[in-house]
Amino acid sequence: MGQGAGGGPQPRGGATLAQVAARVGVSLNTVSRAIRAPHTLRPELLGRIAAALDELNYVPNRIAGSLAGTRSALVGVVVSSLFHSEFAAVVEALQTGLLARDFQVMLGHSHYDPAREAGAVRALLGWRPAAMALVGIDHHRDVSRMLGEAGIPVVQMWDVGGEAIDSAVGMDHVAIGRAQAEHLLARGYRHVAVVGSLRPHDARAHKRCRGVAQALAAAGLGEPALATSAEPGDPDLGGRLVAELLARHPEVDGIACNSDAVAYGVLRALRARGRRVPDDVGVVGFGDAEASACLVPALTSVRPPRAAIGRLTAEIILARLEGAGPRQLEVAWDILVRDSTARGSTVSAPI
Amino acid sequence: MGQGAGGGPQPRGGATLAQVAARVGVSLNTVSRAIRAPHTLRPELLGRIAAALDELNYVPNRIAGSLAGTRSALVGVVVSSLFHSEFAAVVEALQTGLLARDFQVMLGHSHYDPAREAGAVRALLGWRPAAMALVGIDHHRDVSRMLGEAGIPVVQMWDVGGEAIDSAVGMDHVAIGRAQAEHLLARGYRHVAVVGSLRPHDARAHKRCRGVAQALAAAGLGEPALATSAEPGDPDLGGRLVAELLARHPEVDGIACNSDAVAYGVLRALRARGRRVPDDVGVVGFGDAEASACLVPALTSVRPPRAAIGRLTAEIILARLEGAGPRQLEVAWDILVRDSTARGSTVSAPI
DNA sequence: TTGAAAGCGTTACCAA
DNA sequence: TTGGTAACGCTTTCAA
Repeated sequence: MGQGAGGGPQPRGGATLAQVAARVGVSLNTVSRAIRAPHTLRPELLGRIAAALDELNYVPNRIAGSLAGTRSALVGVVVSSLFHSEFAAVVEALQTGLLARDFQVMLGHSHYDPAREAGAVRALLGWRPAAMALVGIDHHRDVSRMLGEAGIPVVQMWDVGGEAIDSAVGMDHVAIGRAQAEHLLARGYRHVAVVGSLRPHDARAHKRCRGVAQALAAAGLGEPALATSAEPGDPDLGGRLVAELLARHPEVDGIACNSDAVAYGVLRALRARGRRVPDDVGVVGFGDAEASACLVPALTSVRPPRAAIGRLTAEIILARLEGAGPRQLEVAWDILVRDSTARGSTVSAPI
Repeated sequence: MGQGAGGGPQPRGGATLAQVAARVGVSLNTVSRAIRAPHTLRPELLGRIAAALDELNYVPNRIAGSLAGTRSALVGVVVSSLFHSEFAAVVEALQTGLLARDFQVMLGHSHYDPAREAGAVRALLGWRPAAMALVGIDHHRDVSRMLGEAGIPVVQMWDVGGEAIDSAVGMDHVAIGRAQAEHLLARGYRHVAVVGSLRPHDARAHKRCRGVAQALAAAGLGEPALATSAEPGDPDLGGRLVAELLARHPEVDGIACNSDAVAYGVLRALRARGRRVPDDVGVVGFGDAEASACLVPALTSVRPPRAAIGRLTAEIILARLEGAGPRQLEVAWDILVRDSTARGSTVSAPI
């Protein structure tokens, strides 16, 4: 039940290498080597040291280790947001890859705001990470400068196509937008609109939007109708935007959404207005969220290879730390076609 | 484009306090005080130091600071999983509260496995955090021992009712399970079952399960039918479990799910089998995920106060660090009633 | 195979 | 109001 009211607990912070050494009767760095290079000790001594380490519950102080060593065992990661879990799977895969080599991930959030991103980068840099990973390829110039000056490997994730600071692993978001529109056109929808959250500095979302426009132009159609907002993309936003959209453009029969969460609200609002999906209107999302296959109708969506991006980022960081050169990778994605764009035919998601 | 192929980048790691001091022509710790206690310097000197700090792009080395200082500016946080985003909002709120006081959050994952949780706690403790927060109230004895010996504030989140190591902020999961069942019974469902992921060491899930049984017993009904699995809770699992459940217990007309993701699959599978929700079967979820209000029928679910739990955890940690005593808080939750349990009447979620 | 000693970049304390 | 100096707990030479 804690240490009673009043004074907070006294950090005791465990045994030190010196205490273990004293206990065994050897020098401090013999113990250090027992941990980092056991084979350089005679087995007998090693055994005694191991016993002492265990008895005293020794936990190496990574802070001291980082300060003394050539580099820290930290990797800084900046994502736009964990909350809407767009990047949770990326971070999880990245962390798994790094943890296997004993690197700890430190997370920062940009909240889709360049100034806050710069703040997060600065804060993370204070911990002298061995490398950094961040979402996006276009950054505030302070961010690029700080990262460049830090002289550590930097991997930009999720997007490609801009000027990479060092390395990059991501998708071509313009191509994704094109594919969303082309899919709708191929299914016979003609009046395509873009609906969703479009924050000023979310370059990926803007690129997807541009991709949609490109595909329409290529098909000899006009500009897409737009219903966007700088608010966070959630179902309620989707509902409000589509209501506004249909008021202005009743002819719209194909909707490319900027996220699945928005698409959920779009489907609900269309249903409430008596517009049938996919017969009257086709809807395609982005992100392939967990619920998308369970909606009615099931939502067609673009599936980003989240785990692969996280895994590759970890690989590049580790390789880079071993002296390999920077890399820029584009990863493939696909469209999961489900009922929300199944006009004419019936595409059923597996039960 | 990085530093060319071959050698990795050379960590340069920014200017040091000593370099800034040399530049200004003052001693190292005058600069240190310029940062931590500006009012103890004469304004003129302060100005010159500020200029040098800025020119050299000085970023304080938190590693060195933590080693030298009385305590580190880190808080370790262990969650079961970020992936299914159950805890993403909790972590986000916690981080926001801590960041305001310049504490950095370090994340670890237990993957619902006591051994991995112990590993995560040990790894985090290596960074000598000023405090720790973790999900759950029942832990591997190694975890309790390590945490106890660390002598730092510890907040256990999400659950209450066990023996807290220090402080706790959570919900009564037995009561939640009871409420799920009571809600179903109140709506006229009589044959209540529990469906979902039930990992051996997910104490919260087991408690909710027990709560359901308690409510049935109190109503003079028998044990709930169970369809559970140790696999992660996702829609596919829900679909498989409900198929199996209905084969064994065709009389079931009320289903309490252990998570909303599982409930999505349950709804889909019921629909595929021609069972109407809510007319034939009532379904209640847990977690109130983003899509739940957009399903057809919209899913009734228990909504945990995620942001409040994160915020309160931050508050307790900060207070504890200032010398306040440990606290154990139970937070309130509620049931969002939607269409999936609206038998007889029509409850509509707002569009 | 082991030990001694010099940092790493701060903070904290005491003296000036 | 400022400066000197000793930690902090480890890693990394270099010497024995």
